[in-house]
Formats: sequence, structure tokens, C-alpha cells
Amino acid sequence: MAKITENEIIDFLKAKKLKVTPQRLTICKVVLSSDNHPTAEQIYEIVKKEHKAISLATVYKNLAILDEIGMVREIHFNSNTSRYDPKMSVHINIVCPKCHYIQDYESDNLKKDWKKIISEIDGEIKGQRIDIYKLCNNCK
Amino acid sequence: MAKITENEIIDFLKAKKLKVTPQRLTICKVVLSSDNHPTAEQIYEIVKKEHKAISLATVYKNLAILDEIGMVREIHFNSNTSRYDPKMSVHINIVCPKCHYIQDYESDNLKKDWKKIISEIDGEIKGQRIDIYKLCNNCK
DNA sequence: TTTCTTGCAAACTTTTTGCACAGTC
DNA sequence: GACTGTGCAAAAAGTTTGCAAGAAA
Repeated sequence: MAKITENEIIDFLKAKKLKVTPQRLTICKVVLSSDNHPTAEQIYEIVKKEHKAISLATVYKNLAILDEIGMVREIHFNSNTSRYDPKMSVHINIVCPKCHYIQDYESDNLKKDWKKIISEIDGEIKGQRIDIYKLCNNCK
Repeated sequence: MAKITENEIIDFLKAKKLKVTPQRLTICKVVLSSDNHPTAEQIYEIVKKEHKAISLATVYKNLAILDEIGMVREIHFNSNTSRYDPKMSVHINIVCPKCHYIQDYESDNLKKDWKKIISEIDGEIKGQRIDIYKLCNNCK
């Protein structure tokens, strides 16, 4: 879901029979263009610049919907905070166990090795999440 | 950390300079013998049978400590609930995206393939978490 | 017009904190 | 005896819900 255009978002939403409201559209754009697994609060702060009256509840409601239709994935690293990941393709979240900073890792080898791993498992696999715990440069 | 004895737990706690209280010991035993990623609440309910006066806060405090010393890992699947996994070795959590039922998967091939994947990443890796989303038998 | 979405406030759930007392080493 | 851990209650943090008003199709 990389480099998706506004029109593609609109088509996607319509295909899922969802109404295209300005708020929803902005939320989609913000999450899909994010690269740092933002929290609902962070998304809210950005969206608020464009829609001053938007409420956090609306952000939550929309993120839940976008998770359901597979546009983003809701992931949980530490307690009490959902984060939203637009990257549905195979990648590793390199998570710092101290400060919870997250850095993504992607490679062709990874994709190849991952394919091998899931070939052992039968049934339709809807997605995956791979975390590695490693101290970040600041914490070590 | 499979099939650990009470004495081993005690030694481990002492080595970490933690006091061995009856409550703490029971919590350790309950989590370490669990095989279904229990929540703090579930652990609390079991521990309460042995220590009627124990409080949920104590359970939380201890689980946080056990996470810090590497005896268990706190993981988050869906919002608002921490779960505690005593299995620190490489395994896949096969998670049902509908009902959130979790089944573990382990194999020698997995360990081998995983070794290959992490060989690409430099720095000391403290642990990992691997989830696969797949509908469980009940939900599909 | 019908149906879905928004925004507000309140409720809810889970987790954390402060403090006095108790228990361990 | 020193120090850590426990239990209680209250607070904090994050998320969800109900509902009336508003906007999209």
C-alpha cells in the first residue's frame, strides 16, 4: 500500500461501501503516508490541523474501520497505546525494549526466508507481524 | 524456560536480588506453567486461590518485574489487555484475527530459518515476537 | 430521503501510583 | 534492622459508547 493516491483511497473506500467524508479521507492520507507507526493521538494531532473540530473518538472509529477493511493494521507494542501500521507487506519491526523506538527492516532475503517459514503452516495466512527486540543506538 | 522447578525459580530470583515472597513465588509458578498467554486478570484469579488477600496491583507489579528480568515477556495482541508469555524461545503465535485465540507453533525448521533471518541484522538481539494472522477452526 | 458519520461527553477497562504496613533477608 | 514487597484505594491513560445533529449518496 505504498504511494497511494487520493483517488485510489476514494475508490478503495467506495468499494468497501464506506462514505467518503473529508475527515475520513484526511485520516487515511495521514496514516498511509506515515512511516513511524503513529498512535491514535498523534494521528489526531495531525488531522486536527485540517479539521479543527474533529474529535479523538472519530479518529478511533475510523482507524477501527480501516483496520477492519485491511487498509492499516492496529498493533500494540506497549500497554495502553495502539499504533497503526500502513505497511501490510513483510517487514521486521526492530523495537528498542527500553524506549520503544521502532525501526522497520525490509529486504528481499527476508521475504524469501519468510515464504519458507509460512510454507510450513497450512491454511490461508491473512498477514503477519514480526518484531525483534534490540537496543537502539541511543539506549545502548 | 520449560519445566522449571520451584528451587530454580528461587535461585533465579535471588540471583536477581529479588526477595522471594510467597506471592511472588506463586505468580512465577503460575505464569511459567501457563501455555495460553494469560492476562494479568487470569493470573490474578489463579493466584488468589492460594493467597486470598492478594491484590491485582501486586500481580501487575510482579509481572512487570518478571518482564524486566527476562523471565516472561509482556505482549499485546488486542487493545487494553497485556498478556504474559513464558516462552522466550523462537515460536510463532498463530493469532485468529476474529476471536483472538492464540495457538503456538514451534519447529526445528522454523528455528533454522529464523537464524538465517536474524543473521542479516547486526547488533545483539534480545528476543523476538512472531505473529501470523490466520482464522481459527471455529471462526472460518 | 435514507443511511452512515461526526462530535461531544460520559463511561469503561486496564494499568499505574502513593503510602502505610508487613515480611524477607 | 534495613530494605523491599504487599495491599488498598485512588488516579491515570487509553479506548469505547450512546446519542443528537449533520453530511454523503
